[in-house]
Amino acid sequence: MTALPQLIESGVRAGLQALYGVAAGGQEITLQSTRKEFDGEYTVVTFPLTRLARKKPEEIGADLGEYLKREVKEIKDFNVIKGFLNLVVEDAFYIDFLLDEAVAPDFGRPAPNGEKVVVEFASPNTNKPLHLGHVRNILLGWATSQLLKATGYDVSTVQIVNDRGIAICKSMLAWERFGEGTTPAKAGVKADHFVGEYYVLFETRFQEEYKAWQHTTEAHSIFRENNPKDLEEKAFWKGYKNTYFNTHSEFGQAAKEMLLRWEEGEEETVALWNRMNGWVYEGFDETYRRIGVTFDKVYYESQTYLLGKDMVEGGVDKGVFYRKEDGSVFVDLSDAKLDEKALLRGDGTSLYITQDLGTARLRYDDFGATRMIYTVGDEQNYHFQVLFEILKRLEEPYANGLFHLSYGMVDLPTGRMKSREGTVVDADDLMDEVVQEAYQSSLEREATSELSEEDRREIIRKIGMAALKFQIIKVGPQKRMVFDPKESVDLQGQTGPYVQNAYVRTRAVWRKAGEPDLSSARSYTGLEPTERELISQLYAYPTLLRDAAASYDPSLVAMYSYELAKNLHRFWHDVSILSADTDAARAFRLSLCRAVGNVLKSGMNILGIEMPDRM
RNA sequence: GGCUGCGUAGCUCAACUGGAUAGAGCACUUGACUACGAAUCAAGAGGUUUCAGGUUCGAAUCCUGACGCGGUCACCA
Repeated sequence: MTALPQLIESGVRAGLQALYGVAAGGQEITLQSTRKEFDGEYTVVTFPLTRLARKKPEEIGADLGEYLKREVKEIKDFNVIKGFLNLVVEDAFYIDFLLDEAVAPDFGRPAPNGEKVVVEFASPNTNKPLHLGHVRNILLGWATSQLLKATGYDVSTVQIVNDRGIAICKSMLAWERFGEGTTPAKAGVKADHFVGEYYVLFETRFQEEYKAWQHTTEAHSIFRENNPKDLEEKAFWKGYKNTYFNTHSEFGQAAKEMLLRWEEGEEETVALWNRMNGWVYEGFDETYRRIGVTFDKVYYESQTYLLGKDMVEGGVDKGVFYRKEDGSVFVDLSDAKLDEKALLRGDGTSLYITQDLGTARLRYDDFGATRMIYTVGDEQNYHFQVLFEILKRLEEPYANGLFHLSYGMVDLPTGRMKSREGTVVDADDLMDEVVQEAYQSSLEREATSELSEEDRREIIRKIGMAALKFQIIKVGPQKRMVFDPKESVDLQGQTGPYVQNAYVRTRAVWRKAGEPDLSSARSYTGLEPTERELISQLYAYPTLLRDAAASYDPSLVAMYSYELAKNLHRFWHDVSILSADTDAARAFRLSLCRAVGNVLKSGMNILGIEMPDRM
C-alpha cells in the first residue's frame, strides 16, 4: 500500500500536468496535515503553485481538488480556503488501515536494519550521588536508545564512569580520617550517598581550615601583595581558593599525595579506592534499576585514560597533527573555525580529548558501531565539535555517524542548582517524592481499592515515575528547562499519568467486553470526527517515529503520545463503545481502542514509561 | 571581548523546519459523574512571539542591528 502523502503528491503532480500542462519540481508541492479547525486530514498549499499555473490560489485549489477527488480513490472530498486545499480521506481507506495494520501489536516498528549504534549516557563521577541533572541525561539517553531500537537499529547502551582524579581522593581521605571504619551497611545509608557524605565532609573541613588560615599573618600579607584588582577580602579569598588548596592546605596536600599514591598503584590506596568506588556503584546500580535503565557495557576512565596516544602519533605521521618543539602535539582546526587544540602535553601525557579519541575507537572495536551518540550537556558543545572534527580528519570509519546529543541544564525556579548552597536535587529523593505524591493522589480514588496492597504499590510506582519522566522528557533536548520539585510533579493535564489513564481506559473497555466478535467491524460506516482524528494519528505514527529518530528527539514521541491520549479521552466522552448503536460500530470501536492502546504503550515504552492496566 | 545558543500567555512548554485566526497544560472563572473509570470532558479569560529594520504572496521561524539571559574560550575533566 502506497502511503497517503506520496499518493497525494503524485496526484498533485499529475493534476498540474493534466490541468495546466506544467511539470512541478519537488519544491513547489508543500503538503502538511490539516489544522484542527478545518475539515480534512491533508492540506496542499497552493500559493507556491501560482507561478507555475498562472492562476489564483483559490482557482488552483478548486481545480486540483476536483481532479484529486475524481482520480485518487483514497480522497473522498475537499474544500478550499484561500490558498489551502484541504483533502478528506475516504472512510474505507482508514477503516481498512485500522483493521489490517494498526491493530497489529508490532505496528509502527520496522524490521531491523542491521545498523549498529552505541548510545552513551549517564556517565557520572564517583564522588557524589546522582542528581536531577543526571536524571535528565539518563532519561534522554535511554529514550533515544529505545527510539533508535524501535526504528530498526541494533542499539547498545554504554556509560563511561569517571572513577579517577582528585575528587574521589577527597572522599577517600575524609573517610580514612573521620570514618572510623564504618560502612554504608553499618551506617544504614545508601552506599553512594554514604560516599557523597564524606566528600561533603572533606569540603567542610577544608573550608574550616581555609577560614582559620585567612587570619594568619601569612594570609594577611598575601592579601596585601597579590590583590592588584583591589578586591574585597571575601571576593579575593573566593578566587584564591584553588591556589590555597594547591600550595598551603594540609588537606589539599594530603589529597594530592593520595592521588599520587593511587597513580603509582600503591596497594593500600588502590584497595581503598576499590572499596569506595564499589560502594558508589552499588548505589548507582540501585538508582539505575529504579529509573529502569540498563547498560550493555560500562567503561571506566581508570582503564581508558591512557588510550588515544597511538592515534595521536598516527595523526602526526599522517600530517594531520603537528608536534611543537617541546614535544607537545597540537591540531590546527582554524580552517573549521575551531582554533588550535592540544592533544598531548609536552611530557607526552594525555589529555581529556586524547582519551575521548581512544574510547571512540575502542567502542568501534567493541561493537562495530557506525553511529555513536554522546548524551552530554551543552556546556561541552565545543569539545564535541573538536572531537568529531579530529576523528573526521583521522578518517575513522565511524566518523560520519557521530552525534553529540546535547541538552540544556535543568534549573530550579530559584535558579541553577548549587552544591555549595545545598540546592542540588537528589535523584533518589526525587523519585521518593513523586511516588509519594502519586500515593496521596491514589488514596482519593476507588479504582484500585480491591487490589492487593502489593499490586497497588506497583501501580502507584508506575504512576509516579511516569509523571517524573514525562515531565522531563516532553521538553525538547536543546532547551534549558525549569523543574519545580516542590510542586513535585503534576498528575493532571499534559502529563504521564494522563497518557496512562487513556491507556487504562482502552484496557478497561476490553476487560468488560470479554471476547467480542469483531467480524462486523469492516462494515462500519460514517466515521465520527473523533474516530477520524484517532485513525489519522495512528496513521502518522510510523512517520513520527522515523522523524523523531532522525533528529534524536524523544520529546516528539512524548508530544505525540499526549495528543493521541487526548483524542482518546475525547472519543471516550463523545461516543458509546460497548453500547454502540450497531454491532459494526461496537466492533470497530473496540478495534480502535485496541490499536490506540497498543500505540500508546509502544510510544511510552520508548520513553521508559510503564503502563498499568488499571489505576 | 571572540565564538556560540536562547528570548513565545502570569508560570511550564508547543508550533510538522517559511504557511491559515501563534497552540497545549498549570493556575484562575464556569458547567458536566445513578452512563464503558471524572487522574476525564466542555466552555471562558489570558499574546504587539524582547525591540527596530529588511527579504516575499506569507516571518515566531530567514538576514542585519540593538537589548537581555546562558554556555564556552587550559599542555583541567
